[in-house]
Amino acid sequence: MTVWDRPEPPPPPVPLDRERIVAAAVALADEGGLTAVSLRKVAARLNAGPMRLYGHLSTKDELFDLMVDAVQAEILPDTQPGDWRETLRVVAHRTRRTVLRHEWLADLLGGRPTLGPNGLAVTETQLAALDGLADTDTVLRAVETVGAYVIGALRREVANLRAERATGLSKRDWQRAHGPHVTRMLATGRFPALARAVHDGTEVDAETSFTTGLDWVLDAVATRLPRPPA
Amino acid sequence: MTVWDRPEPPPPPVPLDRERIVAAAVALADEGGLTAVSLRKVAARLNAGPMRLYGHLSTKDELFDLMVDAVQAEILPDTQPGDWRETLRVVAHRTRRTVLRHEWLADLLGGRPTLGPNGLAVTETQLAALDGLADTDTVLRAVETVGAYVIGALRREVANLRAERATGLSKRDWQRAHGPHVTRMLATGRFPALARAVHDGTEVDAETSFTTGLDWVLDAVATRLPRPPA
DNA sequence: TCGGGGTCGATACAGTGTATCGCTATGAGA
DNA sequence: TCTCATAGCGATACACTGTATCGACCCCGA
Repeated sequence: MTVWDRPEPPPPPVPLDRERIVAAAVALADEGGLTAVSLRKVAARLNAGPMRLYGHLSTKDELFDLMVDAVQAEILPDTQPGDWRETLRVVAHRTRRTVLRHEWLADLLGGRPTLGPNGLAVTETQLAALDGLADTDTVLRAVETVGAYVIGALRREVANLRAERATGLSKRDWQRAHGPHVTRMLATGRFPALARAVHDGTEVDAETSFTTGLDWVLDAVATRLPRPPA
Repeated sequence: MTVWDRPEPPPPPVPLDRERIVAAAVALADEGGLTAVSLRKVAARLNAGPMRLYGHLSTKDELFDLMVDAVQAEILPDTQPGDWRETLRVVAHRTRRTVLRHEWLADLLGGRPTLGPNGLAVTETQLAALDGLADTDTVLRAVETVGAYVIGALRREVANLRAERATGLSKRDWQRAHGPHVTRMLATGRFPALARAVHDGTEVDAETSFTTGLDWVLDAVATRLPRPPA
């Protein structure tokens, strides 16, 4: 073997730490979705063999947890907003922006308890905003309810986004979009209310839809706060 | 080779159809979760090779869609309940029971648009219940909002259920349950409202929590219906 | 300089979804 | 009834997954 056919020396291995691993995983997921995240590919990005990761993680699910917590940092508001309602609204909208930036987050949100530092910080922000406005149990219920709505709404939004993308830029044409299947279904007459809704419904953009539902839920919360802020 | 060591003849292959395939997949998922569903195992249950399934499915995701639609049949109420509120409540509770019977459903719900016959039937039921009580857009918004809450709440409920199961029957001891990690976090003093909430909060069972939040959301919907039923 | 201990990561394994394509079994034509 | 073409089925193969194992290497103490 001469110098000429000696293979390129491998790049010097990067010293690993959780932060770097998670950053690489997030980058991969942003580019190709959750399924593009494999321990081999993450390790390859760091010029390492797969097993090196196991010094810092014990399982792939743990990596997912760390990824979720990492991007949850983007949810925390930079400045404390005004009243409780504004706080919950801002957190919800920042959650939405984060999910749209990292679509894979929709697949993970709500799938496991979020106990990382950033996840706890988000919860802390919400609880602090409602602190003193009602008894602890009501406050907890409020945060849970709003959180449930946000997760469900964002999952649906991303699901629709992907479906539209997959069937080729189809916006409101539900029917044509998802192939003749749905059209045929609606034509059977077994779903009259649904058919009418599809026919009469206005096309509303996802953000408005999200905001409207959120306001409804926030109204519901407001009703349960016995001590409105002065 | 003699007759004695001739291997057992394979059982006669079952004639396949979608229904049988989906039933086998659902059974596997009920027993071992979504990860226990592999095309090979599903096929094995039907005494078939893996590729036989591809005559009836084109991809594994399609199988998941069919599984979701299959169990959604359990959500449809047997008898039409009274007013719109009762209808939405019943559908929500039946959804919850279905998710608890098939925990894997929590992983799939909201992940893709539900366009199967049963999924459409569920939507139809909800829309029909609200038909005429408000303009189409408001009705759609109402169904979406309630649906988002239900999906989010059930995902969290199942996530907590699994976490409790994994850390060994730990109920409300969040802190001890998830190891010293959360305890340490709370002890840092960075999450005062959260610490207080964990300390003061009453233990409420999941069903009550679900029902309470649901009632809040239904109240919010009621506010937007201009024409209350006579 | 030698020996021992501890860690790191290459190799190996059991399993995945699915593309490919040789075989078989059927049906038509003579 | 015999022959041949064809169409579809499913065994085999492939690329890839997460992770257990364990041999090799390196560093430190003697």
